[in-house]
Amino acid sequence: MKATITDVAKRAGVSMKTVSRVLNNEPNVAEKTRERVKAIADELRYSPNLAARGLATSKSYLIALIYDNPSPNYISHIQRGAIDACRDAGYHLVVEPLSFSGAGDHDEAVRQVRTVLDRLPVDGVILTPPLSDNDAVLDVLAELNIKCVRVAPKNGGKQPFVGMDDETASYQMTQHLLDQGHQKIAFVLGHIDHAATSLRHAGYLRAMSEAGITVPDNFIVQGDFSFESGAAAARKVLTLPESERPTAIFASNDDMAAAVISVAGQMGLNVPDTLSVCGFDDTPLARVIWPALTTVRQPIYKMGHQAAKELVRRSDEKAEKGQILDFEIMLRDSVSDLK
Amino acid sequence: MKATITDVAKRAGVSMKTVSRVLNNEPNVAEKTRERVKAIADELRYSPNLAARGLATSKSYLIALIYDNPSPNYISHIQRGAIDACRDAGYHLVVEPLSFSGAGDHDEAVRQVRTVLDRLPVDGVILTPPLSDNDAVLDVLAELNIKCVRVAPKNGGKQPFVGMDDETASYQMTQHLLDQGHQKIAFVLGHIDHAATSLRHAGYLRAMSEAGITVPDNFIVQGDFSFESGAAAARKVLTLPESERPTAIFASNDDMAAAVISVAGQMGLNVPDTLSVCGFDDTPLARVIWPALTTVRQPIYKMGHQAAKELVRRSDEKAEKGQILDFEIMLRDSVSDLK
DNA sequence: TCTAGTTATGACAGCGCTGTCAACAACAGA
DNA sequence: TCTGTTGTTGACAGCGCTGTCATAACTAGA
Repeated sequence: MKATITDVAKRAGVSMKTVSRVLNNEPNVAEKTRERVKAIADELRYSPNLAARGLATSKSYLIALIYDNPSPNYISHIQRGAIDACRDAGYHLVVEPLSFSGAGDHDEAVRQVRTVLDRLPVDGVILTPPLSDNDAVLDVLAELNIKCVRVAPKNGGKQPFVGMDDETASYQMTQHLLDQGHQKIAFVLGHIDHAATSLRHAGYLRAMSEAGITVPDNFIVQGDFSFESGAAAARKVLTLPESERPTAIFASNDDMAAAVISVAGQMGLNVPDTLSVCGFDDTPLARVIWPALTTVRQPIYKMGHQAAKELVRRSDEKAEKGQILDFEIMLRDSVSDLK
Repeated sequence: MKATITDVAKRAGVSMKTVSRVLNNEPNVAEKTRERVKAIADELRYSPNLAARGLATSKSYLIALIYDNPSPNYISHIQRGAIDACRDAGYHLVVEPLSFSGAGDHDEAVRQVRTVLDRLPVDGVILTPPLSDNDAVLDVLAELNIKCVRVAPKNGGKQPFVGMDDETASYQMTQHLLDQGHQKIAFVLGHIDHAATSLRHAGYLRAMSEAGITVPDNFIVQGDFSFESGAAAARKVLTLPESERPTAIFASNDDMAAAVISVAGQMGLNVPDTLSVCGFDDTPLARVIWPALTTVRQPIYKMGHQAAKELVRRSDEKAEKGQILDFEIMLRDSVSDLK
């Protein structure tokens, strides 16, 4: 049978409470006692019953990752980072995707978040985009008094967050294209609900404007982060008369960039010789398509890790208000040097 | 403050126990009482405290998904299916990847599984390949008396499982290639630790042998499911003298198939005109590369769903011993008709 | 009407742990 | 020696729920 705290206490000849103190690293236990108890706990392979502990402390040692973002790659990296951080602190991660509610349906999102949290009293919540900018959900969390960390939110707010500087990343990537001699650079926008969309757009515009280039309207095409939307955008831009056609297309994420490459292939345009393409995210896809995609590596794992770390932080450690993590420009084969 | 069972009981003028009976759908409650209690519970937005309930019943209402398979796509579909099944039954899913232990390191796997389950007394465990064939881990689970469902295991065993018929799928895909007039079909093997690897291999061989074709040794190349291994395999096969070169390559998964297409592209071989390629899994990748990949769609979501469903099954519902789910051959653009 | 059998309900203990608070030991300084 | 202070320990209640078992309220049949 599984050992309880009583077993350890008896064996060590102390009270349950003393054992409890040792296990929770509380002060005021004689060093000798502490060691003896520890040794016996190990020997008995004792580990506390989370339910009992939870009942007594009204903590659950559970963190929830709540999302409605369908990108498995993004989620799985966040998740992995979060789990690793949880594990270090004796926490566990429960994963709670919201069932599809037409994007932007705030009421439905709130209802679902409520249901989940009513049932499972987690100690903290990680919110990924676009949920991290859903004020209604944030209000519910505040009301239920549940700590939360937002991943890549649009704006600060009171809660802690982790993110990266999308604007600068996009700026630098555009700059790279300019450095290679490209001037006619089209841009495929992401999903309007995502904070990153406008930031990436802004970075691109800033680089172009600093280079003194006026971007024609038809060089900026709406997408929604999906492969299909990228393909549609590519068709729109690549069917322009040859003289007006861009020499490079910067897509707001890798899926759309892959679509651009695919469409270019179908149209007989060689990438990167005739058309350069770059993306954003550095999904596994980026290395797997041909030519391999020049893109921005987001610190997704690290965002998940830091988010969870903040949530499981013991109160004596210092809080992080907001963290901007580093990105990296991954130079691969999909961009040619025009010079 | 959050309502407790006592609040509901007082309000309804009954004992806690009666409320408890209603909430757990136990018999022997007058219909009138049952309805009144239900109404009041709703009104108070009451939901039971999982920790307390867990302490009293020694159940946790938690299911763990344990894996050491690094394929995010596979896991995310399993996960999604499992979560949906859990939610229907008031359960939650906690995700527990094993930290990298050189493949096949059974001791380390056992140690980690033990640690996880000592801390978190889950009610059931879902095991994905290759963990689903790790006898040492299965023994631990049996010893701890934790129910488990294995996903796509190699062989039956005593535990319930969900899976698909990899051999037949591979057979049918090979058959398709043969139907298109291909004779020189090479095959890229998967990771040796995975049960699917030998099954897919077997299906391929069966189709070839039934077609009366002798497969030359150098047409069967070892891979490990990774893109890189697929690329290496492709290089090996495609650098054969032209007369000995295959007209089609069947890779054991999509990543390796994508690698084959990529290498072919680099070598100036047109897919599908000069070389046909097909994969296995139908990852998102398959639709996103160009040409779109002909592949086998695995019922991954459904496997996760059924696995969890079996674990959260109330004891009065009938048990499923083992389930073989349907696959689907996805015909796309990477295979050409030679006739 | 009474009895036996059945259904409905509640009192209470206890799941394994931690918070509170009181008790006790050790030791310093007066 | 006594008092005060600090450090160490344990007794006990109680977190919110369910299992057990006793009891109360019915029902049907004689």
